[in-house]
Amino acid sequence: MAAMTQLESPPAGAAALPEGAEGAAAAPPAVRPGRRRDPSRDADILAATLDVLAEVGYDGMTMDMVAARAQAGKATVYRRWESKADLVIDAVACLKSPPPLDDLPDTGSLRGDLVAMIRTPSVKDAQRKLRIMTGLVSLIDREPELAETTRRALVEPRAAVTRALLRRAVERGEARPDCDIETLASVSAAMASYRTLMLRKPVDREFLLSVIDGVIVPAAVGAPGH
Amino acid sequence: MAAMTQLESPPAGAAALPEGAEGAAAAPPAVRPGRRRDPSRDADILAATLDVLAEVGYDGMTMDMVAARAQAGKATVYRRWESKADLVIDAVACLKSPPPLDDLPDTGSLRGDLVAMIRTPSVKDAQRKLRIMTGLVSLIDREPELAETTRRALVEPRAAVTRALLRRAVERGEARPDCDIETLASVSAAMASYRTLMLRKPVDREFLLSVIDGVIVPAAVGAPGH
Amino acid sequence: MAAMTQLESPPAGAAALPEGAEGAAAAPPAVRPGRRRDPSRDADILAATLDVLAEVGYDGMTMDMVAARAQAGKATVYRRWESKADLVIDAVACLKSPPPLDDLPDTGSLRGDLVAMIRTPSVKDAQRKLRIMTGLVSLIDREPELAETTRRALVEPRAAVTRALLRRAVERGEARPDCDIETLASVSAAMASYRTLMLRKPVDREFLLSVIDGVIVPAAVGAPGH
Amino acid sequence: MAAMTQLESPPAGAAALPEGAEGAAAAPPAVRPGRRRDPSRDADILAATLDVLAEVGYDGMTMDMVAARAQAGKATVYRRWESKADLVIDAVACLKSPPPLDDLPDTGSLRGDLVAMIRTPSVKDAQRKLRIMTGLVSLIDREPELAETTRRALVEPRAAVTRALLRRAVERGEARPDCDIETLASVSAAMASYRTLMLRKPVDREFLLSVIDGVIVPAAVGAPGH
DNA sequence: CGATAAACGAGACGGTACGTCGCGTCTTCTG
DNA sequence: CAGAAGACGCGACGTACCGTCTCGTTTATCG
Repeated sequence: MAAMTQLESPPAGAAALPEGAEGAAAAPPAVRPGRRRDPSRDADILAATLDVLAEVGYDGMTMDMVAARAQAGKATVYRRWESKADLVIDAVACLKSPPPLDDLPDTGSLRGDLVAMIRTPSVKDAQRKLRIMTGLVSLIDREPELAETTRRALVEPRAAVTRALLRRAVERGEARPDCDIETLASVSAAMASYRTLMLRKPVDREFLLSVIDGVIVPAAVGAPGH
Repeated sequence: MAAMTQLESPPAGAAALPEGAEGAAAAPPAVRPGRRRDPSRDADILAATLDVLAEVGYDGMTMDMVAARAQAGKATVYRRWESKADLVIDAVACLKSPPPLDDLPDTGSLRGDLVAMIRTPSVKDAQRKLRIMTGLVSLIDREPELAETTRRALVEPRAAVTRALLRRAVERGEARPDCDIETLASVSAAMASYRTLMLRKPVDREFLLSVIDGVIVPAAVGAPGH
Repeated sequence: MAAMTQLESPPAGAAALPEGAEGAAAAPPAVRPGRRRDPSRDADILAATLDVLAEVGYDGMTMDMVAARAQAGKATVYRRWESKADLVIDAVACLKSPPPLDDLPDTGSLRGDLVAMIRTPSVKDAQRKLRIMTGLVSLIDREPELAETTRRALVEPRAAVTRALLRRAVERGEARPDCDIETLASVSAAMASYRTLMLRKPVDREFLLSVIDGVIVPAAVGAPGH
Repeated sequence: MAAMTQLESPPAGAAALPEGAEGAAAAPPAVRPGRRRDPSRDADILAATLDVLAEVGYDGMTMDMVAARAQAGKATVYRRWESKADLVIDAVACLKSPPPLDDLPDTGSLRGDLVAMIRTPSVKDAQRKLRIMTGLVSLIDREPELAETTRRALVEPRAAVTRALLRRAVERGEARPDCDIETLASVSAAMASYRTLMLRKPVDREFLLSVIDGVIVPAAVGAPGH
């Protein structure tokens, strides 16, 4: 729940109506009458969704469960999201980890930079996220949008950082100038998701170090990572 | 459908479970009276399962759909598999590509060996498999067994080959003696599944080459792959 | 709508209940601050209620429909009536036909008197009322109060007149002195409602004449009505 | 429940499909494959419906309640009846009282015949029926079919008997030859339903006697009933 | 060769979640 | 404050799917 407080304006969600032509020049900014949607309900519902998701997984999760836990009516949920899948997609988008610091501390070596990227969140939090993500894999097939959302929210930020670090290493003369930055940048994410889904093992520091030292650094630099 | 002909005796599946009392030394060979199970139904049902799976994905697939397409009754299906998940797991196990040739042609270089591993099945067949695999991801969370099955059937064989090739390259003096064979061997599978699930792009020859040339070979050999 | 013009101050309805504290002798005449209730809304809402009721029946009728048709907010409706049932009860009470003339023209015979009671409103109006009344039957079970209201508003006045006419006929020597005035007075209402609800036929002049001539007059007088 | 045992073949219900053209001369009697509908479920569900209806009325009744009490799934209910209304209509049709004996005992007088018609079922049973009927009035408006069903099942049989008795009285010379048999035959039903719905009083022996002695007999015979 | 018993196609059954809709309340903004 | 607009909590509706069961039929083995 606490993890939710940071999202004041959650992903637009299903709010985007297919209204089509906005119409005459009249009064687009004319304040719409009626009670406004309570934005706090969005956050409550999303938080409840993540809670339930972490507890029973996607298939075990019931819309009534979510509504009940959020102290909301089902109609309130469905007013915001068209379906269970939509709701979960948005909820996951809220898991967005705080973006990797843009001020990348230059440790002087590619390995040092990459290791510095490894954040060790609270174990409990990490397990929760993992539980959610695996429980949510069910959806990736049905909702292509989810793959995109997840990628953008969870994967791309870190990949972007890796790309930057690799570029810096090349400029620094540490990495080979012809190294395939694009491919290498996605190795971490690929290995992590593979480990999570197929191997069902935690993506811990040790594992990430073995990816850095066994794959990325040697591939980029041409020498063992350690 | 044609892909099915090879499996005359599909994985035993859950059919063995509900036997009940089997023990009494009395008459195991005593042929039970009554009609015998028609073995051809297994193959038909599995084929129908794969077809439906490829068309509508795991969650869109209905047991009635499968039964209808296989011209079978639901009881006939449930007599052989305990649940939808069980059925799908077995069906997927039938996708097992013929194991990578054990006689690994030694091309003289790690890159050559790895490239030789790339088989190019018909595009249509590959897309079908891809569709099935993504549609099946829904299950990985619910059925840990499936992850294991899939890994063993589809992933491990190729990983084992890669391991062997890497070892050979080390012995040959081409690859660094300290290279992390274990981790590198799983890179292909990880990158492929990531591309399939998250990026929803085909795992084509070009992509596999970029993994070989951009990651594995440079990481192992310490020099660009090409 | 036109039928509505006569009711400027409709039955107080349940509006009196939710007032809360009213008591304190302090300042009953002290004009409360704030905007005064717009009395014209009452009539509009009641009219809309009858319209909708006539079109779709009680169960088909929605509070939103009523509010929308009356160009009113739901709160405005609920500020005046506690519930859908309350609203409908009041609306129906407005259908009250002007009470049968108290100056009963003495035609000289029971039959003449009874026939004189038959008013023939416009056919369209009668059908509308009929539609409303049947649509309102849904409520009789849930709201015992409604039965009473309806009886008092629509039935009793005519029954009272019939009673009076019967008494006059007895005094006049036309009717048997021992005739069961009480029971006979309710025959008309019973036959009319039965015809409306169960037979779904209009209560037209012909039907009323057959009740007068086939039942009431012969039962009271001991001779055929005509 | 016990009241249900007599109905082996309940009203056809929703079983009547709109199949249209039956098709080629082929095999109309060809046995339809698949499990047959369990007829006992019909009876169980109808009985449960009447029970619930008697306890909480039409609006209080829930399809889940009915299904649960009948130990049935909702699908089983909806396979047989299209809607809650349909179900209730059929259930009510099962209340059909055992048809008035066709061998009408000729008591020698119209009054005697009519009084002999009054059956006094167990008080509890009568109250149950009354509760059901009033709870069901909600439907008469929405489902014109219900009015017809009710009339045929509950009203018409008795009316037919009354008609016959009146005819006999005319033949016997007891009743006036020009009495309006048709109208008089519906007086009982009309008075009873009016008393039930509007007056909410029980249709007991005393009441029925007052109808016979105060209305029917005097109207038909031209003399007080007693 | 007839009896027996299991497997089969078809589909009804009990259960449970889904997504919709209505009621009566609450909240926002305007007069 | 009243009024229009509409979001909210609640709960019933009718649908769809799962996994089981029951039909009547077909197919094998046994007596």
